[in-house]
Amino acid sequence: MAPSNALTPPSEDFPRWYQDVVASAEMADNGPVRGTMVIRPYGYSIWERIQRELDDRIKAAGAQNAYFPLFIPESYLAREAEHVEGFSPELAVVTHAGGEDLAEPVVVRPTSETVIGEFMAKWIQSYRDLPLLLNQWANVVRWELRPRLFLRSSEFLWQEGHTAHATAADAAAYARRIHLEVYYDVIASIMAVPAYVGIKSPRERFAGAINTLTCEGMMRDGKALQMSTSHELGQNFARAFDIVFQSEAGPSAHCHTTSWGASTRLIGGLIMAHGDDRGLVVPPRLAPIQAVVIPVRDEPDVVEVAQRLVDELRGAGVRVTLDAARGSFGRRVTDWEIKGVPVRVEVGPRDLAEGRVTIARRDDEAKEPVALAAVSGRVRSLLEEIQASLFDEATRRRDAATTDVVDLDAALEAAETGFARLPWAVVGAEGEARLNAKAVTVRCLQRPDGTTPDSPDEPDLVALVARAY
RNA sequence: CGGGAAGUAGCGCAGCUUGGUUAGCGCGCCUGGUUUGGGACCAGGAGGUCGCGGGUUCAAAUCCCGCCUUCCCGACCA
Repeated sequence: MAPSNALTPPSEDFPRWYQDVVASAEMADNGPVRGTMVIRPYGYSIWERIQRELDDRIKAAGAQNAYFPLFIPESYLAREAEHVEGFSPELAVVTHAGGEDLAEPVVVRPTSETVIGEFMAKWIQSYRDLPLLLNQWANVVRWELRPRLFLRSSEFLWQEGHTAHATAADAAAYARRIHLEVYYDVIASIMAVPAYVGIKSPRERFAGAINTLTCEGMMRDGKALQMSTSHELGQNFARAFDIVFQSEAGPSAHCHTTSWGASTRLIGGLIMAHGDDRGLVVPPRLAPIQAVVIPVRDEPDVVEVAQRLVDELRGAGVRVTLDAARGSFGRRVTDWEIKGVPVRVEVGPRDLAEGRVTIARRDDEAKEPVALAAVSGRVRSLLEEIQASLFDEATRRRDAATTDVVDLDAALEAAETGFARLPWAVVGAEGEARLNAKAVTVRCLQRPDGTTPDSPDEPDLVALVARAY
C-alpha cells in the first residue's frame, strides 16, 4: 500500500525528488538568509567522511593544512583582472562594521587565491622554499542567483588547496596529481561515481587560470555535475601578488601556482548519482552508518541478540548502529532506506528460532538468511559487494547515457538525456557558443582514450557536452 | 536578474471566485493503552499575529496596492 508521505518518484519530477530526499533523509534545511544552508547531523556526518577521505589524500600528496581569514581587502580581488571580473557579480561585501563605515570595504571570501597569494609572497624567498603546498578547510560565500541545497548555496564548505612551484611543469604535474590521486580517487573509489576526467575548455575555465582540470559526474537524470576542479594558474597570481623566488642559478622568477577545490556540492552529487525511489543510497566506504541492526520485535531476548551483533560488528570494524524500541518495524526499515544505509540486519524471533538473521542490502533490496555466527563476515563481504556494484551500475548508466556524435545538432539532441561525445575540433569556440545558447555546455575535453590532456590545443581531443547543474 | 507558480499549525493542502460568529483536513507531535516479520491502531490532547506593510469596509485569510520569501525554467557557478 502506498505510504502517505512517500518521496516524489525521481522519474516524475527529479528536482522535487531531490528536495524530498534532502528533507526526508534529514540532510539539510534552508537557512533563514536566502541561499544559506543548515547542514543537519546526518548530512554533516557524510561531509565529515568526505573530508576525511580527501584530507588523508591531500596530506599524502604533501600539502599541509593552514587557515586564512574570512575577510579579504576588496583591493586584493582587483589585482588579478580576470579573477575580479569572474567573481565580482557574486561577492558579498562588508561596508559597515564596528558602528562605522569601513575605509576599505571587506570582501567575504569567495575563494582565497588572493589572500593566500599575498602571504605566499611573504613566505617564499628562495627555490628552497618551493614547492609550497597549502590547503585549508573553510567556508566561502558566493551570492548565487539560484541557490539549491548542497549544489549551489550562498555559503558552502570546502577545501581549497593553493600551491606555488618553481616551474610550470612542476605546477602542472601537481595539479594533475591532486586531480587524479585526491579527487578522482575519492569520487570513484569512495563515492562510487565514475566521473569523466578532463580539462575545461578556455571558455569554461576558472577566472584567472591557464588550465582547469575537472571531474564531471553524471547524475541519474542525465545532467552533469562538476564535482571537483584543479587549476593551473600559471604566473597570473604570482605576478599580481609578487610571488617571487630566487633560483639556484641566481636570477629571480615568478612562481607558478595552482589551486584546487571540492565542496559540500559533492553531497548533492552523491544524492543524485545513486539515489532511487526509496531515497538516498550511500556507498559503504563513504557511509557514516554502514549497517543498522533492527530488532523486529521489541522483546528482551531479541534486543539482546541484536545488541550482541552490534558489538560484534563494531569489533569487526563496521560502522554500525542499533535501532530498537522506536516505532514499528516497517517504519524503522523505511527510515534507514531513505537515509541510504547500505546494509540492514533484521533480527526477529522466527529467524532466531533457527539460529539466523535476515540481512538486506539497500542497493537492490535483496534479502538473505545468514547464520548468527556468520553475520559479521557476511556484512563485511556484502559491504564490498555493494561498493563494487554501485560503481558498476553507475558506470553502466553513464555509458548508456553517453552518445558518440559527429555534429552539433546531434550533440544537442543527445544532451537532452545525457552526455554527447564529439571531436573538439568540430565544436570550437563558435560551436561552444551555439551549445551554450541551448543550455548545453562543454563539460570537459579528453584524449580519445579518456585520459586528461595537458592543454586544449592537443590534437584529436574529444569534447563531452551536456546540460549541467 | 528575466519568465512562470506559490506563501494559511512542523510538513502537505482546502477555504478566497460570491468579505460575516470559535479558520478546517491529512501527516507529524504530546498523553494513555493495544501493537511491532515492510511506512500500526484506538481514545484524548497541544499547536495558527492566515508571509510583511498599507488601503477599502460596520466587518478582510477572502477585495486593492506595495514589499519580502520560496519553488520551477533560463543566464552564472564548486
